[in-house]
Amino acid sequence: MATEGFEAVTVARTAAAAGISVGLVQHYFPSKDDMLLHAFTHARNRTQQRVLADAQRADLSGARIEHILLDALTELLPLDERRRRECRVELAFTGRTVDNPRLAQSLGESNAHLRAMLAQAIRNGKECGEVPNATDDSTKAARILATLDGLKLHAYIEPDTMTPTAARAALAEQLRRVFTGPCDHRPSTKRTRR
Amino acid sequence: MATEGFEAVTVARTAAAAGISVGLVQHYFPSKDDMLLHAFTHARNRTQQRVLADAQRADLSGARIEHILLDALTELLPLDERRRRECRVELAFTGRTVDNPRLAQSLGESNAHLRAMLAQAIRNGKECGEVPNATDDSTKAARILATLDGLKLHAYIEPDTMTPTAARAALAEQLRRVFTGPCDHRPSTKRTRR
DNA sequence: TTCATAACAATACAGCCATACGATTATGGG
DNA sequence: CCCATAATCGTATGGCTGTATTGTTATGAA
Repeated sequence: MATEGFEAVTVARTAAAAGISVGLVQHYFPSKDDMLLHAFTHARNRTQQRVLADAQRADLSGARIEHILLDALTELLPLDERRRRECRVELAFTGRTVDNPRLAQSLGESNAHLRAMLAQAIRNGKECGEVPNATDDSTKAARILATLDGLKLHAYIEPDTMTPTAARAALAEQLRRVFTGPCDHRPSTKRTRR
Repeated sequence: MATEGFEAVTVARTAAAAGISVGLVQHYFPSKDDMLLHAFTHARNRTQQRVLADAQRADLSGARIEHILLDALTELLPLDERRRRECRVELAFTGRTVDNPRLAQSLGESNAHLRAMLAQAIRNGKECGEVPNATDDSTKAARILATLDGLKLHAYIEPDTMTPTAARAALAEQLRRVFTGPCDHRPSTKRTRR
C-alpha cells in the first residue's frame, strides 16, 4: 500500500508479499475487508503508541507541555520519507473511511483516543499554569486534532506550498494559542499525565 | 458517488444513470480515469465558483472581510445534507489523490486558486485596517485552507464530536487571528477585491 | 496413541468491469 | 445532394480478483 497504492493491494499479492498462501490469509481474515480493517487499526495503534511513548519519555524531562505536544504531533506529519509513507497509507485509508462504516468506526475510536490524550494534556497544562483555567479542553483538543489532519493532508499533497517546516510552524502557532501561560519549567512533583 | 460511494461508480452504471450507452461515454472519455478526473475538476470548479460568487455579492454590502470569508468558507463545510453529499465526494476524491497523480494535480491547481483568492482577501484586509500590515498573506492563506480541510474531514467523519457549528466556530477563531484589526465597516470607495 | 482442530497450500470458479470493436444514425459544410 | 465526421449504440472479451472448496500437514490435549 505504501509503495504501490491502495488499489494495488490484492489478497493474492498480500499473501505473496507475506510469503504465505492465499488460503492462509483467508484462514485469519474471512474477507478482504476484514484484512484491511485489521491493517488500518493495527497501523494506527502502532504509530499512536509510538508517539505516546515518546511523549511520556519527554515528559520526564520536565519540559513545557506545549513543546512536548508539538514534538509528539509533529511526528505524525510527513516530514521525511518514512513518515511520508505512513501518511500515504493513512490518508488513503481515511479516504475510504467516507464510504466504509467499519473503517469509519475504527478511525473514530482512534481519534477519540487521541483527543482524550490531548484534552488530558491541556488539563495538565492548567495545573501548571501553561493554560488558562477557563479553557475548554475538549473543544481545543478537537480543534488541534482537526488542524493536525488538515496540515497532514496538505503537507502530503502539496509539499511545495505546505512544507514540513511550515506545517510544523502552523501547528506550533495553534498550540501557542492554547498554551498562553508562562511557567517555563514545571515543578518536579507528581502529576497525572497519561 | 454521492449516494452509493466511490467504489460503486462503474462506467456502465454511469452511462445508465445518464441515460446513454457505454459507448458514448467512451466517445467522450477515453478511459474511466479520464471520466473521473473530469468529474472531479468539474465538481470542484463549480462549488468554487459558487462560493466565489456569493463572496463577491456579499462584498458589495460593505461587510467586514473577515465575516464575508467566514460565510464563504463555511459554505464548504458539511452543514446540511446537501453539503454533506458534496463533502462526501470531495473527500473520497481527495483520498484517491494520494495514489493518483492526475487527480493530485487537479486538486493542487484548485487549491492554489483558493489560496490565491484568500491571500488577496487578506491583502485587501490590510488596506482597510482589518489585518496588520506585517501579516504574511500567503502563509496565513495556506494555514486557513489547511484548517478548513481538516475541519471538513472531521465534521464529516465525526459529526458528533465536530458538529457543524463547532467547525464554524473553529474557523471563525482561525480567521479572528488574522483579522485582528478594528474597522467595523469599510469605506464605500472602490477597492481591489479579487 | 488418537483425534479434533488449527495451520497451511493449491486451485477452481464465478462475477464483474474496463475496454475494444463493429455497426448505425445524425449532421453540417461544400 | 454528398460525404466526412461526430454521435450513438450494443455487445464481446479478456483479465483480474475475491472467495469457496478441497486437501494436507502440524499440534497439542486426552
